Amino acid sequence: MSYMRSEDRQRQILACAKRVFADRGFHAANISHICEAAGIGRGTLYQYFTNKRSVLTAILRETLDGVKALMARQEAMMAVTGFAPPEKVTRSAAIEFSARGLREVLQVVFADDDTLRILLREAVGLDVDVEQVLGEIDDVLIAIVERSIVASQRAGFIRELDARAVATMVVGGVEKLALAALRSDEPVDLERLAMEATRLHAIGTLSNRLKPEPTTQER
Amino acid sequence: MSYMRSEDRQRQILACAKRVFADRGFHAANISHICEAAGIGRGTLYQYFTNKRSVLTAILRETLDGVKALMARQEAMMAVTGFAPPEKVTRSAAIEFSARGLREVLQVVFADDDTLRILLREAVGLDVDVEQVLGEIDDVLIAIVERSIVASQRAGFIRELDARAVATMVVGGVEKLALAALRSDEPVDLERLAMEATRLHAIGTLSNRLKPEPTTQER
Amino acid sequence: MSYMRSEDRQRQILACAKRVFADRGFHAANISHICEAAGIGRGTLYQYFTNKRSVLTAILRETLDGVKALMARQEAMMAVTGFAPPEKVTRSAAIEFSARGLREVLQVVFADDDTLRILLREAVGLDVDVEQVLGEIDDVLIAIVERSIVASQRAGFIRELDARAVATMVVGGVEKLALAALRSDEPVDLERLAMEATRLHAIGTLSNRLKPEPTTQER
Amino acid sequence: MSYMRSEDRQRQILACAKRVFADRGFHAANISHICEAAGIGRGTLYQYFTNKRSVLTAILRETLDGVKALMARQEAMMAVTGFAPPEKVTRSAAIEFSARGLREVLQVVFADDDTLRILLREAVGLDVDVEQVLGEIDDVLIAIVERSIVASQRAGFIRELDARAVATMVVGGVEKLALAALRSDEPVDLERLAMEATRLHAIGTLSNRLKPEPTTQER
DNA sequence: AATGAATGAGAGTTCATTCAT
DNA sequence: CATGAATGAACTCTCATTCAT
Repeated sequence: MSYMRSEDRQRQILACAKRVFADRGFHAANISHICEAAGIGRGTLYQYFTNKRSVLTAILRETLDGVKALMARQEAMMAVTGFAPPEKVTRSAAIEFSARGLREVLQVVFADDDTLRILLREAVGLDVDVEQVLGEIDDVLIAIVERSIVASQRAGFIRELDARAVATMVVGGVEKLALAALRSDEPVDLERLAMEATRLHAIGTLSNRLKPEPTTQER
Repeated sequence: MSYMRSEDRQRQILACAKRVFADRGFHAANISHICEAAGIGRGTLYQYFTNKRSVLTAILRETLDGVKALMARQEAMMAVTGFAPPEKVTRSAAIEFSARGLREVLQVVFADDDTLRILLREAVGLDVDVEQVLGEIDDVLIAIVERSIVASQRAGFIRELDARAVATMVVGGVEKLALAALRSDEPVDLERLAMEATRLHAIGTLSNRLKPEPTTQER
Repeated sequence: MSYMRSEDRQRQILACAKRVFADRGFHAANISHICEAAGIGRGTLYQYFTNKRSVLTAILRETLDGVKALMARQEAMMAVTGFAPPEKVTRSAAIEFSARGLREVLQVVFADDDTLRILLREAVGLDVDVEQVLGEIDDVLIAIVERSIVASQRAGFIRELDARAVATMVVGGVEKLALAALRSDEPVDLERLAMEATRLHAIGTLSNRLKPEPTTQER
Repeated sequence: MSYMRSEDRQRQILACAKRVFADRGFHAANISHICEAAGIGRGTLYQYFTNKRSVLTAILRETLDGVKALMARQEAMMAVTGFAPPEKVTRSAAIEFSARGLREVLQVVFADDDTLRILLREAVGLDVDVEQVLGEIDDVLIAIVERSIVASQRAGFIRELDARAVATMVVGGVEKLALAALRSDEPVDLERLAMEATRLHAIGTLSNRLKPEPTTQER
């Protein structure tokens, strides 16, 4: 039996639980597994969390807090920074800029493989409560991308489009790539992921050799 | 007690199970729930399925069979159809063509809201076996999109890119949009989904007003 | 594993549970104890009862049903039987008549020592639900005695008094005697109990030698 | 953290525990509940009591001490007081005298609604140890009433009867009335309770109009 | 003396699965 | 083939009690 400051113990349990959930999955993971990993008695966990589920939601809420904080940070940044007029900016510069923003987001949500696995796999389809936190995270993620799109739109970098839908697709696409990486057990390279996704969504897939539209070039 | 031809009974159970799984989620759904819905005794189910899980995998495998069949069908089609040279094809025509292909895929995977919910929510993070079927479905889906991209590439419609990665993102983006629709309880409009996604991925988000690259326009 | 008709099994479990609860007390008694006594698996019990507590309330409700039935039976009897005028009836005859009525009641509530012990000891102070059934039993018991008192009053056998309060005291007195017998492990002799109680409550304790009241003899 | 003289602390804990036990019942009441009510840490309680149960028995023992003291007091009184010859005493005077005695008893046992509730509800059917204290209290209570009956008998006020049994019934009847009052949430009026019970047990229920016994009037 | 973090035995309960009918 | 009674492993969670601080 070792004593620990209440806050530290809570953090420690969360850290262990995260690893256990990621390794075994939420259902296969026992309270015992978590407690063994944390080196505490089974009862001790219940002094810090009311539920097995509440352990998971606490983990998720950490991520939620992270993305919320990022959003606030970016908001503060945007207030000061202006955009250069689009005529002065090359496409690749614009893409790089966007990719950097996306990478920042990914670094928060997919801080580590465990978080990633929990967010995209173990916490899915569990429960209304969990689903709600997951939904909130998604909302914030999409909102971040969306706001970045809207800002670029205002600056003239980006054509007119349904920013929300595009943001959703961007997030979904990135998640799927991450999941694929996860499945093949190769480490997830967030840098490359962000760049890849941004480039696709920025310039699209069509070749320039296609016959241009007779009327307008933009949507 | 009503007798039924073995195959019909199996199909009937699957149909009921699908609804039950979609409504309550895999874990919250009991064998009893399914059997009640199917109007059979609890023991009867075990004459058609070895497991609770095997009921789910049977449902998933139906979808897997569907997409595999689609893939074969498209393969057959492609063998005969040729592509017109890109100089003769407008961008919007190309997009429409792609969207039609994507829609066909979606009509199979997201045949109904129940299937969609099970694929994207209830079957996620359950189990190695289930995960494997899910993975296979994903693989086929991505392969279909990928092959379509590669074909277009060969025909010169599409610029050079990592077809596999792009296909993955396309699938992920569409799924995320579908999930969003699911969450907001509005019916999923596959037609619009396919079009929306295809356009984004085809022409990208950047505005034409951006300063063109000094050297090459394509990557 | 032995199969049994649903109803029989329920009855059997109840019988075993009654013995177990009486022997060990509600809290000390495990579900396992009951199931072992009944020779069934722990899960089987839960096909017949939703709760450990519901097993107890089922036992209590049996008694409640018993006393309710008795009450109905007596009501039917009373409708036909008339009372002789009090001048023709000796005190001891009246007492014997009353005692017979009380004994009938006791034979239902205290059918056996187990029931008695559960009613007066193990089910006390458990829970709002249990307390409610216990309260209902008490109400019926008291109502039976009260109605008998009121009837005798109308016939002129019994002086004017607060019938409800007296009935309550009669029931309480009898219960205490039964409890005392229970505690000393001697078998409870309901016949004697009823007679003893009735005589006390009928003629009171005071000696005839007491100086009579100057005014009225009756209250 | 506040320091307190050992004895005071113990008394304070007991007072709080009594309220908590009465409010929530012995099982529903946690050590935490008691400690919160007493404004102490959970560990502190264990420096004054060895057990959760021992807290309860301490409460009960307070009552036991009370009734024992009363018994001793009455014993002392009786040694000096004599009884007037019955021919000089009216029935109502005798009743009033008895009622006064009973009231004194009740004032000790049912000092407050909490004690009453604990004695008659929460402490019942708990445990051999608790049951024993409860039994002792009962014994003393009954003994007090019994002795009063025997004394009155000797003085000729009371007819020949099984004093012990009658005393038991008196106590039981009074308790039942008190319980009924408790259940209906009306305050327990000990004065009225004692009078009501004494009158019933003194003069009985039978009407004078009943035909007198042919032989002896007394049993 | 006072605390509250730590404990772990043990409880009730669920439910996929089996099997006698 | 169909049934549903029977099962028991395995789970989460409670809470009186201990003990390092």
